[in-house]
Amino acid sequence: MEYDFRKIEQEWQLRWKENKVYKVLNDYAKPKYYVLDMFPYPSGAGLHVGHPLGYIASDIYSRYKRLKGFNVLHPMGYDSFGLPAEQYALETGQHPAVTTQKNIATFRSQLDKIGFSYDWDREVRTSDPGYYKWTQWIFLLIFDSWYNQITNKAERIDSLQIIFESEGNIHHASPGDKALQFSAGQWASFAESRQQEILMHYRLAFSSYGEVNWCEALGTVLANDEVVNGVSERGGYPVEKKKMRQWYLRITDYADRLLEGLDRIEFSDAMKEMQKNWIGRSQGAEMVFAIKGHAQPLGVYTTRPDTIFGVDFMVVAPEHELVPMITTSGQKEEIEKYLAYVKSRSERERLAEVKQITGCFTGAYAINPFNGREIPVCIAEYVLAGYGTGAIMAVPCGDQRDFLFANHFKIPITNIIGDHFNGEEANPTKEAILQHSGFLNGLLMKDAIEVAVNKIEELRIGKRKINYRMRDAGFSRQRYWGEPFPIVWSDGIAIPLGAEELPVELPHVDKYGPGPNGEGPLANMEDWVHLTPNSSPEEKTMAPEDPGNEIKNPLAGPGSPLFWKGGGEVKRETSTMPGYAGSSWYFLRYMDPGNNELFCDRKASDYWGQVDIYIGGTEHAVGNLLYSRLWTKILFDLGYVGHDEPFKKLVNQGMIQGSSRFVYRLNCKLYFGSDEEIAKDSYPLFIIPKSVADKIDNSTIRRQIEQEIEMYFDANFDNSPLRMVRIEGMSPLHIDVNLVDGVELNVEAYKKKQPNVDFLLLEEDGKYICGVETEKMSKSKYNTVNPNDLVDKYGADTFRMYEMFLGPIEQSKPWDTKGIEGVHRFLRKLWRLFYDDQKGKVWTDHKPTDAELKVLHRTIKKIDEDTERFSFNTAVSTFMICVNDLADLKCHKKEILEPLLFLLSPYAPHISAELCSLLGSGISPVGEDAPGSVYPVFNPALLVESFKEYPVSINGKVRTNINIALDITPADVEQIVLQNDIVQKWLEGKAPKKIIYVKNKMVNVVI
RNA sequence: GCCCAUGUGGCGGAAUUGGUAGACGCAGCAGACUCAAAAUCUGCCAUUCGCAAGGAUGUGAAGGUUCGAUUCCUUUCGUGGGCACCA
Repeated sequence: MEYDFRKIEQEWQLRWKENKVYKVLNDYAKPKYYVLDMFPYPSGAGLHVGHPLGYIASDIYSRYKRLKGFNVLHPMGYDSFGLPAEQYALETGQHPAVTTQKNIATFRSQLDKIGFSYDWDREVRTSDPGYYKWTQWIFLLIFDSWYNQITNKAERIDSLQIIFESEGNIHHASPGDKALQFSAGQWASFAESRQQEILMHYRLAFSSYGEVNWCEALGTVLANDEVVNGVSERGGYPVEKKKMRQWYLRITDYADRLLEGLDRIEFSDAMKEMQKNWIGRSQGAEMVFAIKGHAQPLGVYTTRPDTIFGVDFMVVAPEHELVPMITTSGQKEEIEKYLAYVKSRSERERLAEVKQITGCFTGAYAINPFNGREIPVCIAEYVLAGYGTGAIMAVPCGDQRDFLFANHFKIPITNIIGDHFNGEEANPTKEAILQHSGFLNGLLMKDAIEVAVNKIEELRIGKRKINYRMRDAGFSRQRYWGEPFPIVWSDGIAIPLGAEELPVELPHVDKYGPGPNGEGPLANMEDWVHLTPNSSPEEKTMAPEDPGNEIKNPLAGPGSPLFWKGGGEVKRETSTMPGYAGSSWYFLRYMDPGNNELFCDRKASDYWGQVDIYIGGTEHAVGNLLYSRLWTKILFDLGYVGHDEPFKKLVNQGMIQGSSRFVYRLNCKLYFGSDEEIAKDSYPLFIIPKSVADKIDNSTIRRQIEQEIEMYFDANFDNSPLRMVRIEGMSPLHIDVNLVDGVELNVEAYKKKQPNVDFLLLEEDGKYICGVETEKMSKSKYNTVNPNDLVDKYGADTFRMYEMFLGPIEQSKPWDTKGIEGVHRFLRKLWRLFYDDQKGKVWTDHKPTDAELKVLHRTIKKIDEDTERFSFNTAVSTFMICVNDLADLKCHKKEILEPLLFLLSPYAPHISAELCSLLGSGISPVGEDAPGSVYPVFNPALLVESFKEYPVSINGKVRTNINIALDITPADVEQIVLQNDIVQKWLEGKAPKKIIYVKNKMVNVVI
C-alpha cells in the first residue's frame, strides 16, 4: 500500500468540510485561545509561496492548542477594499466588486488546498455591506465621542454638552482651537450651528480643513505611509500639499496610552521601536520670547531649556502667522522672495535636499527673557510649521542645523559648553558644565534642564510641555472603493445618519475617475449625493414634510440637536474611508460574525478577549497595528469591549524572497551577403552561458562566439547567407523559475515557450546553468512559485512541513524549491513504518521496548517545547530524527506510532488522520473524534539515565569521552578522570591545577 | 545621521540557561539492490597537516571577561529593515 497523498488529502478535506469539523462555537465554558492571521488583500496575482508561511504557522499552533483542549478561534477573511482594485477598474472598466469577488475565489481555492483549519462560517470581507455597516457604525460612535483629558478616556459627546451648559469650556480647552474660551452663559447663547462647529473641534472623529498629500496623477489623497520620498508609493507620482476638507481621527489624544500599552504586550523590540518612533514623544518646554516693538510674543518649543543662554537667533517656519506682522519694510522684499522660493519647491525637492540650509532675516529682534539680549528673528525651511509652535530658539553650539544656519548667515556663536564645542560642528551633549549661562552657570546640562524649566514656570513665561511627532490620522480618501461615510452635510454642519440608515451602501458607478475639485468619484453621482424630497424612492424616510421621519442619530441620545429637520440642501459626504478602517476592528467581528444588533456582543468579546497570537508581516507595523490599537482603546473607553489592547502577542513572519533565474541573451548584429534578405524569424536569438557572458568584453571570447554563430549558419543553411557578425554585448533576462531545476535550465521546456532561441557554447553535456539573484517575489520577475503546483506534486502535508522547515518563522529567506524532496521523503518513510510497498501492513500490537518509548517521549518533549516557542523548523527536524530512529529500531508498534501521529497532526493533518484511521482505534487527531485527553503526555521517568558519556576537556579542549555514573561524588569523578589514559597522556606526569565538574554537562581538567 | 535586526560548511539552517560547534535537510561523492531506470538502503562529507594514529585552525574581524565564549562585554566591518530637517 503506497502513500497516495492526492487521494488521502482530497478525501479528508472533503470529509472535514462536510462534517464541519472546524466549526467554532462560542462555548463560554471552555478555555479559549485566539490565533489570528493578518487577513490578506485579495490581489489579482493570487497567492505565492510567501503568503502561506504565516498561515501555516498559525494553523499548526491552532491545531496544537485545540488538541490540548482549548476552544480555538482561528478565522480568516479578506481586506477587500483598497486602491489596487480601483486602479484596475480605471484601466479596464471592470467593477472592483467583480474583480474582488473573482480574486477572493482564487485565494480561497488556493487556501483550501493547503488544508487549513479555518472556520469559514466566520469569514469577513471588509467590502461586504453586512460588514461595513458596522465599520460605519463604529465611525459614528467615534464621531459621537470626545477625549476627556481629566478622566483620561473617551466619553460620549453629550457629557461634554452637559459640561458646557454648566461651566463652559474652562476645564476643557478645545483641541482644535486652543484660544477658544466661553462660559456657560455664552454657550447657551450660541446658535446651534456655532455649537456644532465647536463640538466638531472636540470629536474623536472630526472634519477639518487640513493639508493633505495630494497626488494629481492618482487624483487622490494619500496617507503619509503611502508617500515615499515625496512621491506616491504606488506609481511614483509627485505629491504636493493641498488644503482640503478631510475627516480625521484624533489619535494624538491617545499618544501616551498607545506608548504605555506597548509595555503590556509582546511585540518584538523592532516593532515596538517603530511604533515609538512613529508616535515620537518628546519632553520639553514651551516658552515665549518678546519681540521688540510688537505686542504679540513668539512662542517656541524646546527640549533643551538648559541651553537658553546659548540662543543666538530665532527661526520660525515660513508659513508662521507672525511672519507678515514682524517683517520690517527693509526686509520685506527679501522675505517675499524667499517665501516665493519655498512655495515653488515641491515636497520632493525639499526632501531631496535635506540639510541644505536656506533662510532669510525678517528684520525683527526677539528679546531673551533671561539676559535681555536682542537676537535676530529669521525664517527657514528647516523649521516645520506643523510641529511644536512652528518656531525654535536656535542654539548653534548645540544643534547642527542651527550651527550650519549661523555659519551660513555669519551670526556669531555663543559657546556655553566650553571644550565640548570645537567650533567646527555642534555638539548636542547633555554632559557639559554650563558656562556664560547666568543662573545656570556651573551646572551639568542634564541637571540644568529641570532648573531652567522651573524658572520658566516661575517667571510665567512658559511651561513644561510634551510634544508628539504623530499627527491626527487622516480618515477620508477621495476614492471610490471604500466605505461611504454615514454623514450628510447641511449648511456646513455634518449630520450623522441614524443606525437604522446603515449600511450606507456604496452605489454602483460606471466611471471611477475623480469628481470635480478633486473630490472622490462618488461626487459624480448627482442623484446619490443630493438628498432632496422624493429624489430617490428608497430615501423616502428623509422626506422633510413628515416630522416623524427626521434623520435622527440614536447614538446621540434623546433631545440631541443633531438631526436634520428638513429643508435646505442636504448633500452626502462623498469621500470614503481609508483602507485601515475595516481592518481596525475585524478581529472583533470574527468573534460574533452573524450579529445583526451590534458589531460584536460584549459577552463574545469578553470570552474571546485579546488575540493571543497575531501572525503577520512587518509591513503593517505602523498602519494596521497602530490603528487597531486605537480603535480598541476607544471601544474600551466607551464600554464596548473589556480589554484595551487587541493583541497580546505578535509574531512577525519573515519575507520569503524570490530566487530569480537568468539567461544571458547575446546582443549582436548579423550582416548578410546575398541580396535576398533572409527572414528575421529564420535565425534565432542566441543565449550564452553565464561564464561566457561574464567575459563578454574579452576579445578572444568574442571571436569564439562569432565562430560559433558562423558554424550555426553553416549547419542550418545550404548556402550560409551570413557575411559578418558583430557582438555588442549581452543582456540578462529573467526566466520563469518553474523552468529551472535548481540552477539548471530545462532547455527543452524553455525552447517550447521561446521557440526562437538557440544556445551557444554549452558544456558538452548540453546543460545550461542559470544566473541567480535574490529579489522580491513578483510576477514581473518570473520568480513566483504558486503553492498549487507544489501541493499537486508533493501534497499539502509535504508543502506545509517544507515551508516550516525553511528556517525560523521570523527570518526572511529566499525560496528554494529543491529541498522539498527531503521533506516528502520523510513522510514516505513515516508511511513505511505502517505500510510497506511490498509487504503491506507492517504495524503491530506488540509491546514497545524501553528504547522505543525513550524515542517517543524524547520527541513528545521536544515537539511540545518547539511548538510553544514557534520553533517550527526544529520541530520538523525532531520528527525526522524520530522517524529515523524508529526505522533504525525497526519499530512498527501501534503503541508508539499512534501517539506520534497525534504529535504530527498539527503539522501534517492529512497523513496523520489517514494513518490513525487505519490503525483502527476510532480516535482521530483531527476533528470531531479528537478529545484533548489523547494528546500524548511526556513522561520524564522514561528518559532517566544512570550514566552519561561526559566530554572531558583539557584546558577547555575536548580530548576524550568517559562514561560516568550520574550519582557519584565529584571526588569519585576526579578519580575516574585522572586515571584515564588520554588524560594521563596530556598531564605528562604533572598534577592538574584544577578540575571542573558540572554534573550532567562536562568535565574540564586545567593543567 | 539615528534606531532595530543580523553575520556559523557548497546551500537552508541547529546548538533553548556560558559547557562536545555544524543536529536535521539539500547538494555532492562512493557503494548495495536492479537487465536498466526510478524508488530504497549503506557509508563519507568545515578547512588543513598526516598513510594512519593523531594534531592544528575554525561561528564576519580585532580585543576582553572566564577553567571554558557561536552565546557575555568593548571596538570595528558587511548585510537587511525602519525612521529621518521633529527643535
